[in-house]
Amino acid sequence: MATRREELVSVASRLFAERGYHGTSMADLAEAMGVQKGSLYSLTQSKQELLVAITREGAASFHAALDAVPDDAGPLERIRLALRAHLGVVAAQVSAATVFTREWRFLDEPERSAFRAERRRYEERWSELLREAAERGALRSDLDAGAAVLLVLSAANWAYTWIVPGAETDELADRFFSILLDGVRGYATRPA
Amino acid sequence: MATRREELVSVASRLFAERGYHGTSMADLAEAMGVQKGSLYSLTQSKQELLVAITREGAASFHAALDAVPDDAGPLERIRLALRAHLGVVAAQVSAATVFTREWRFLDEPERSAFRAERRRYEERWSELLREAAERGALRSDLDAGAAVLLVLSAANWAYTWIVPGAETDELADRFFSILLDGVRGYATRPA
DNA sequence: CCTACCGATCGGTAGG
DNA sequence: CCTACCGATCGGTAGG
Repeated sequence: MATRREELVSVASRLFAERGYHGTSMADLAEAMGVQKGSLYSLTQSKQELLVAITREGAASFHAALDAVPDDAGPLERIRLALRAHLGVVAAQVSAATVFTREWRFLDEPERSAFRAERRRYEERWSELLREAAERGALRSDLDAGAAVLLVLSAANWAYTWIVPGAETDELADRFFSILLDGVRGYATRPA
Repeated sequence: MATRREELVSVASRLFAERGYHGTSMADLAEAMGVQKGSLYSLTQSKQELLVAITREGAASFHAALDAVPDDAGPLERIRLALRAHLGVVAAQVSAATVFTREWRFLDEPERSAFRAERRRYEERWSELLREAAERGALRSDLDAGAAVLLVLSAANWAYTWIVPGAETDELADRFFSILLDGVRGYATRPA
């Protein structure tokens, strides 16, 4: 049973994702909650505070998903599972993922800078996954690791625009992984 | 020598990209143009009309870039050049590319629907590039073409967030292409 | 959770 | 391109 506060954060998440932070008014949120505008201020200090709450929850979800990837899996397998984990979070919480990826820039300082740092930490974890695979010799030696990270993060960060809410994404994550691993030409799967 | 109208579209492009469409006021645009707010209405009918102009120009730029890819190049080579072309447009016009990719959803109907259709056409051209390559046997036969298109479009559409304005992007485009082609594992470049 | 209200700002217009 | 203004809406508050 969700509290009214949780309902408000959820509704704000949905409307911020649909209409944008600045395109959503407190009156819009009130209407969606079925109350008068002034009544919302017993559930939040401000509209901005809702954005802070949503972006923090988003960051926590993505980090938690990566945390669940087993340390003892192979380096390539860990990348595959991380991709599944990330897309899984997006599918489970499209609105929160959208606000996390697109609306965070409307955070006031100092939260905005703090968010950027947090986001960089998340991307660092992806770099680390690639770096480990490279160190263990699982990647080709002439690989541009920076380009590879950028490519996988592009796939991850663009996902909120096309993922169907609640859809199963593991298979698609595996297909992405397969292409990243062996490419679209795929000499690996053909006799030389 | 740019006209005042062109200056306004350029300024609007920059501010819409930085602050978002709803986060930018006519007063902001006036200040950046060095005039009073009311004076802008001799250069545009409305704020919305500026958004229409920017998104249309963006669409035209991306299509023109694809048009410049030679028909007689090989199917794989055409994909490489298309990637260069797309990233080149983003680098040359980051603001317009940002509005094109992120702010178009604030278009009023019927322009919003028209834009979506236009965008789908652009994505279809990418699908076509991949399809041709597949038909000519340049891609592995077990490839999920849908996933491959989604991956390359993710790289293209996320680019506005990290590309340095005016930077040279051909080399990076080629690195992306190389990873898409042969993967990060790269058995293709190793002896079997 | 409501009513009633605040000053500020919104996009846009009239008349020059 | 300016001044002066319009009604509507903004986020937020007071008092109950």
